[in-house]
Amino acid sequence: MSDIQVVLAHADARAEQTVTTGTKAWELFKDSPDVIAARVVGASVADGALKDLAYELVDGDVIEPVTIESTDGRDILRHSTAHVMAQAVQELFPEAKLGIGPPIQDGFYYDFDVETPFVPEDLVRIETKMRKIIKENQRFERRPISDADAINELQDEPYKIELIGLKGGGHAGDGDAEQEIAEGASVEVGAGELTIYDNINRKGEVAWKDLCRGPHLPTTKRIPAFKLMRSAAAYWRGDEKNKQLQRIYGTAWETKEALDEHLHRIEEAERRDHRKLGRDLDLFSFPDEIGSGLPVFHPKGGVIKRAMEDYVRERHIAEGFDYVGTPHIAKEGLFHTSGHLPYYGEGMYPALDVDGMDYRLKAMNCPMHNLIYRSRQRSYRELPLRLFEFGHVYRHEKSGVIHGLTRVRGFAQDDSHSYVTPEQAPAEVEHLLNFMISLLRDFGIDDFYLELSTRDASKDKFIGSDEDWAAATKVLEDVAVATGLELVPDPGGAAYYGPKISVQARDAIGRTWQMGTVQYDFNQPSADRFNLEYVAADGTRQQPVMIHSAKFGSIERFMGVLVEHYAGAFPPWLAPVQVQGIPIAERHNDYLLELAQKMKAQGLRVEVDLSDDRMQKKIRNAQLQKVPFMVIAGDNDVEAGAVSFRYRDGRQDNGVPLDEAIARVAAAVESREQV
RNA sequence: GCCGCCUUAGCUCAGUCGGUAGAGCGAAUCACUCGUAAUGAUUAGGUCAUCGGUUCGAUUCCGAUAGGCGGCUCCA
Repeated sequence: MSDIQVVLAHADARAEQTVTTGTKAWELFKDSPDVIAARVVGASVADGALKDLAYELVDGDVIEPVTIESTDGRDILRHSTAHVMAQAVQELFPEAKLGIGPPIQDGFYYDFDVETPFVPEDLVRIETKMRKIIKENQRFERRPISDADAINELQDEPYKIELIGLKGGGHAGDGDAEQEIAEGASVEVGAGELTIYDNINRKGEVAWKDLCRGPHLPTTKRIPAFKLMRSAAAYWRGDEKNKQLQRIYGTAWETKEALDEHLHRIEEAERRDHRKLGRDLDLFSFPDEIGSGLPVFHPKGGVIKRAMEDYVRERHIAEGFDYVGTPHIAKEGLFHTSGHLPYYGEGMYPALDVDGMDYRLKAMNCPMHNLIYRSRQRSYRELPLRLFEFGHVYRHEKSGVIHGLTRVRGFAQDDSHSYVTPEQAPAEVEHLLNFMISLLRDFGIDDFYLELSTRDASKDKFIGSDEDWAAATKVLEDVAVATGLELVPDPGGAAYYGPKISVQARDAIGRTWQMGTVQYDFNQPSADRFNLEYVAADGTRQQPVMIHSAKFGSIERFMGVLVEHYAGAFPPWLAPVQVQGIPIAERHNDYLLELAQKMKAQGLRVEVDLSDDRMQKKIRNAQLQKVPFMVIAGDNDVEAGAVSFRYRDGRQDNGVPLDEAIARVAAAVESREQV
């Protein structure tokens, strides 16, 4: 037995230590109960690799404790909890085959192939079984294994064997094996050597085992708090051609309190849900009689929608766009020319037979705009030519994806198409992207990132040559990178006609939605499609590039995200009712009605509560409606020629002279500030 | 589209082990005229989503359809 040198890194401090060979990581941390794993940043292993606490130190290791409440620590906790869940499931349902079980944002899941899908009562039983396993304090024990031995040992787990095969890249012609593995599967097999984790019970027997890269908690008892959330089906390896497995979602936290806080955050988020607020605030609804995914806007929602549209229209015109208008349906041939029917056909509503001719509802506005472009000969002097409208499109979305305003079947795009020379394209992309981002900021949306959707060469849903795609992608990527915003790649996510940059915004519960897009299209203008041309300076006919861009993406979706962003408490310029007049007694009604008239004359949206409720109740109602300004008038105010302000946060400002009250509201609306 | 769950008054939800239903909020009416988040009383609201089956009888059990919710796949 000899000595080895390791460095114990802790926060900023680094301490060199001499230990004997065979020393385990946990022995360095035995005084820190929160430590559940080790991060090794030494020369001998990959940078930042996470190890079990039972990891045997080697000479030169730089080792750092990983605590349970850190990001890595929580992932390890959740991954281990997923294992416990899988063990419980297999004990209760011995025929269940294991899929994958990775940690995810705020929790984990595990997929199982079972005959009958899980029902809520099953989750209760599984939870109970999990508590029992946790109590038993089973030890997670790592065991390296060769591919051949693993395949032999896991004969009863076909999905695990499939993963081992993928890892080995054994499928000729499958392309990059790593890419083929579904998201999350790397947690099971990773790269390099395979390992199995055995769960050892008190008697020293293997109670359960799973193919897994780890690391894991030392024992099951180190799981402080968990909860199973829901079950759902999920396609094996994320491909709808594969079998559906039954997925159980759960969450796990370092303390009971952290779990409770998490559950509380979910409840809070549900209160912001635009579907609920849309009903509570009387903004919009989805009448069954109209059809799934087809919203109607009530007067108050209509105000918000119009405020959004007015502002966006104004900004587009200021940015050099020409406002145009196009119909909702067209003869089918148009969408053959554009490529929509062959490449996007399943997203379109079936044809309407009109006098023996097939018409289609449009799913995109570009073909119509192309016809406007083509309506006469264009000169290079006209370019960039920017056509813009609120184009209503209809998409036959699969029934299971409809979701409030954020995923509908009929919606308005604030859609534009810029026709430019190839040389002008980069500057126009930049112009559009910056314009889009500035609009988002004007609406107070700041939690978003960019996504670059590209073609997937292995799929045939794309038109055009590789070279053109590469060039177009480069233009978009350069501009996107220049914004300095987070940019996430999305291979295979492009439209059939060209790559796209999109803005991804989050909703109340963290789901992301695609908002605005900028798409570079060299296909639709081509000779075999719309054959768009312009006359260049030298008199030759050239083909323009068209750049599609929807700034909000869809008015409907954007409103849904806005509602959640503000939790219904809109800034005054967007608020359906900007001012709620509250008379203290009936004799103050006329005083406030007169003020309301003056405010309305200035274009403000004001209502006076003439009900015979008590003023406390009127305040409560206005508060629940999240009206930004309440102006209250009683005897004192009438006498002073003033009103009393109350804001949404309960702040009040009494004795404000009438003219100042009007000016104050008008200024807040004008500046588009939040109050 | 796929898997699971759900659908009772305008909203949120009870309830009926098969004998046609209740509450709170909201609405209407009356009284009260009130100073910063709920005044009191009275009344009216339901073919228990729709259609079919089983049954003496279905809101309840079964099936189909529609719509919703949570995921998966897809997407603005």
